[in-house]
Amino acid sequence: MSAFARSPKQLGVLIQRHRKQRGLSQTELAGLAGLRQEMLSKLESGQPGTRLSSIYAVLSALDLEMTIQPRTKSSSEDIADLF
Amino acid sequence: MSAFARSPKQLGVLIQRHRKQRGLSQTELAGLAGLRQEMLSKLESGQPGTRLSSIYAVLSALDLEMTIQPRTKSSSEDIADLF
DNA sequence: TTACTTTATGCGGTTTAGCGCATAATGATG
DNA sequence: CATCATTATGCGCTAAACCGCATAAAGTAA
Repeated sequence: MSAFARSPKQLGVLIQRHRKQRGLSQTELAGLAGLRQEMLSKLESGQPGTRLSSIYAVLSALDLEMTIQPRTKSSSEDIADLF
Repeated sequence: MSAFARSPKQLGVLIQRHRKQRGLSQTELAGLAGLRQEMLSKLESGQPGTRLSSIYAVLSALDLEMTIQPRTKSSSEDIADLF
């Protein structure tokens, strides 16, 4: 159920995935998060400079949450997440 | 083992906790992450504008990683994390 | 207390996110 | 093909992160 976001790129892909699962366009999600469509486009493509507040705005709009933990080698979850 | 970071504040506290567990000063960790001590101070205090790249720099310097998942009600993990 | 380390705060200057708007790809559908 | 929705890119602008340095504040130990 949880997916690693080890880079801005991966985080962007995850957000995009969850957005599409909800059938939202970038414009719609941006509206919910108080951002703009252009921003979401950059965020999903892995813009490293995106501000933490923007990340959280999108996460809460998608009902997602973030956890922090010690880096793992490569769990089964990890491998499964590649597909 | 994993801890929720539902806000910039919580994320800052978590980073601070892991930094101290490693016996690092803000200056030392900042050096490892390619940032400055002043930045870490603000990051740990929950500055919402901190950039994603800075977050990742600190996480990797502390050998931490981030995961994203659907928001949970309040799991046992969640409660345990409060202490 | 003093002396030292660590953390927080401030200022000027540079860089860049984000806004707002426009528009150019890209994609899907008929 | 044409049409429409969606996503990506660009420009000018403002606000703020971040730098670099300094220093104040807070903590620790003698």
